[in-house]
Amino acid sequence: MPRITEERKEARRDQILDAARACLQEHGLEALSMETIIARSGLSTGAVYGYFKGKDEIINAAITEGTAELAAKLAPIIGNPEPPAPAELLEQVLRTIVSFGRQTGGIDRLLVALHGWSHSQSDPELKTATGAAYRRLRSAYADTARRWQTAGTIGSDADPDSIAELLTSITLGFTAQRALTGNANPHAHIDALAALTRQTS
Amino acid sequence: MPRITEERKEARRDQILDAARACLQEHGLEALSMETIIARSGLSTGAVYGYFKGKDEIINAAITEGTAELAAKLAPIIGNPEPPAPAELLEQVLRTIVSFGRQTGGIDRLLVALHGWSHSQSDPELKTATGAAYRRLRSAYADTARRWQTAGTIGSDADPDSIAELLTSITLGFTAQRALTGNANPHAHIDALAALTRQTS
Amino acid sequence: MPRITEERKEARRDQILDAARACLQEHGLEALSMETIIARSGLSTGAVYGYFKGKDEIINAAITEGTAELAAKLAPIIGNPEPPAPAELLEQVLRTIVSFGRQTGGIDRLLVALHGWSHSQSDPELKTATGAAYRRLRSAYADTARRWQTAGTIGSDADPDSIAELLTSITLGFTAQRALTGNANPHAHIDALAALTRQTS
Amino acid sequence: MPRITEERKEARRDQILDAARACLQEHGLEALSMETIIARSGLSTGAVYGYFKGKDEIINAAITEGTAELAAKLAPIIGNPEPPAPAELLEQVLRTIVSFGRQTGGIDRLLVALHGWSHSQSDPELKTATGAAYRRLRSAYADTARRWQTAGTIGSDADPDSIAELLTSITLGFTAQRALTGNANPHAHIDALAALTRQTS
DNA sequence: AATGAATGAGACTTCATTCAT
DNA sequence: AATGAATGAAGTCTCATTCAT
Repeated sequence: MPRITEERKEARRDQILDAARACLQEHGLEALSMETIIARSGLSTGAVYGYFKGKDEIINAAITEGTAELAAKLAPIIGNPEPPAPAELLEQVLRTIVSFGRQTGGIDRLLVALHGWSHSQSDPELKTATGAAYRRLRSAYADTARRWQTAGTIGSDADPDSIAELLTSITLGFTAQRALTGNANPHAHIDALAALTRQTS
Repeated sequence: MPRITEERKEARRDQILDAARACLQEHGLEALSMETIIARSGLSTGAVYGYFKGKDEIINAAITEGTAELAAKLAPIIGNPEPPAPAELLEQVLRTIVSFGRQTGGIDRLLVALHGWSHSQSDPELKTATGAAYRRLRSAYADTARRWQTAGTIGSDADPDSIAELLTSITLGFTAQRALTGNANPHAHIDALAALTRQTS
Repeated sequence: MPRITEERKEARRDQILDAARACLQEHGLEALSMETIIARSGLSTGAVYGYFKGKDEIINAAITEGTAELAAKLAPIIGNPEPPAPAELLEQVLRTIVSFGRQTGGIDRLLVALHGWSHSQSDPELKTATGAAYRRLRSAYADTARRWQTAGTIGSDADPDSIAELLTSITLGFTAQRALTGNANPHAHIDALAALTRQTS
Repeated sequence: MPRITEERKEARRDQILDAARACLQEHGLEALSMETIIARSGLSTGAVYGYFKGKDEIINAAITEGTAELAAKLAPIIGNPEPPAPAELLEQVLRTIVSFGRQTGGIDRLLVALHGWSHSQSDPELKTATGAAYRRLRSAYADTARRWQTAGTIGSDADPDSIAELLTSITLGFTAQRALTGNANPHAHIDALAALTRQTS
């Protein structure tokens, strides 16, 4: 019989992870300090350590769960059993990414994703988790490519895995470009794809 | 007048930046320490501080100059006054990226790029430099798109800036995908582009 | 009136002190934590604080009561109104010490004694208690020495207090030697005393 | 070519160890803090960590080297190739211990020894070192016992190892008794040994 | 110019104790 | 009475940078 409800525990955990994400965005990986996270979370030092074993666990959870949330948002689109045309589908994906970035308060969760890409290079555990997440994304794209072939949207001689690779690059690259240059427009991407498509005609 | 000295100075600077990049790749932004960089550079503490004002300057230089090197490698391809067909050009770009990644000894300089993406979020100076670099890349792509239009390779109603955006996303996304999932193939990207191109026929 | 409650209270107290002694032996004074003691006692944090005011009180009680128990075991031997010959008496004392050390489960209570010697250096209250306990031991030995003189076992010109000092040193030293070197044999001590005794003959 | 002479390094090391011993005596094992040691050593935090890897290393060195110093003082007495009579030898030993205790400034190094006995219970490395040191002491006593037999001071049927055990107990016990009760007199021990010796006559 | 020992602010984490439930 | 989550002071240690030699 827990003295504290499971719900509240979950809420506190999220409170901490949100604080971590906010600090990550504000200070970056290098200058991220427990002190800041704790202050922002509104909990006491000891309380935070009751929910997480240490800094690494917090950072990894913040990143991993952030990635998982975005993946959950993209799942119904990319996993659609009757996918729309490539351009249409890509537009839905990119728009979802944009709206995900804007989500909560002052935190742009897409920027957190970039920190995750960096951090996962040197944290094996996170690398495994992150790698798996993006491979799942690619795999879902491959399934969709196969559905397009079945529906005759694209030629049957195309390689679904190659198409998945390209779409994954566009998805990740869109995110990076937004973070780095400050602007990247879903519609522009679609238009460009159509323009290149029309090139041979 | 002391010519050799000037050269040696340059060599020392590169020695330090290479050490920084190696450490960045091995330990990540978070655990990057001057001590490690200094040890790896083979110079003394004081010597390193003679070349750079501090840690930030080293990191920023390591990242900025890394980005600049890649940009220099891509310049003749993307800036080609008589660009080949989109697929051909993209293949050249992606292959260049792959070979850049493999470059020196144990260091994969593409991974350093990802750290740069993260670090630039919270370092205004670096953000400016990085943002400018990628906007230049995009701008070069736009010029190429215009050349394609002039040559009739793509329709004249297409928006060169949109095409540049898409190609930038693919370029960045290819890098990210390689770093995160461990594999991303230039040829697959080209094939996929062709397959999507053929979709309407 | 709630008699069982009173008994249970006593049992709980002992439970806590036993846990403290076990932890003391396992982790040492330096790394002894309430958390460990509480976990080992099987009680809740709050419950433990219901029995003792704090950590110091627990440690002091664990040590003091341990010393008292050993003293109680030695009392009939050293306080024997008709003491056997010195060698015989000493043998009884040392054997009692050995058996006391083996006593309960995994805890060697002699080792706890050594921790007490250390801790009492810096805890005035414990120092008083411990000092008094060992002075009582020495005093009992002095009484016995006087009985030996009365009985003619030793010369009447000997100083009972000096004899008590020597016997106290042997008693404490035997304990220390056992703890530190892992072996110290009661019989060896007796034999050696006899051998030195015979030296002048 | 070291920037700092080997001598000065050694001096600084001793400075730290002396500070550690002073703090150990003042606060005890439990409340011993790096902050206190550092403040007392007169060095900066970083400097101390340049000489020792951490707290444990300091404590162990302080204890081990303290024990070694006492052992060095006792060596010529106990290792005397022509040992005086047992009572005489023991008196020399105990007097040496007393004078060792009084040694430097405010620190009674004997009390440090008691902390070492306690600490070695839970630090395997220290336990090995301490155990070896006291076994060496016992072994030296055994050699002396054999010399006494050769010289006819004690009977040839006596067991040298048993005699060594007894003398070790007296040595350690004298130390403990001094620390715990505040007084233990070398001469009293000798007298008592003589008195017990005379008991059979 | 070069060295590398020293500095000390500040990082992460623990843990004795309290107190709302 | 009992519980155990929460508190936050205090502990250990790192590491960017300086400066005497």
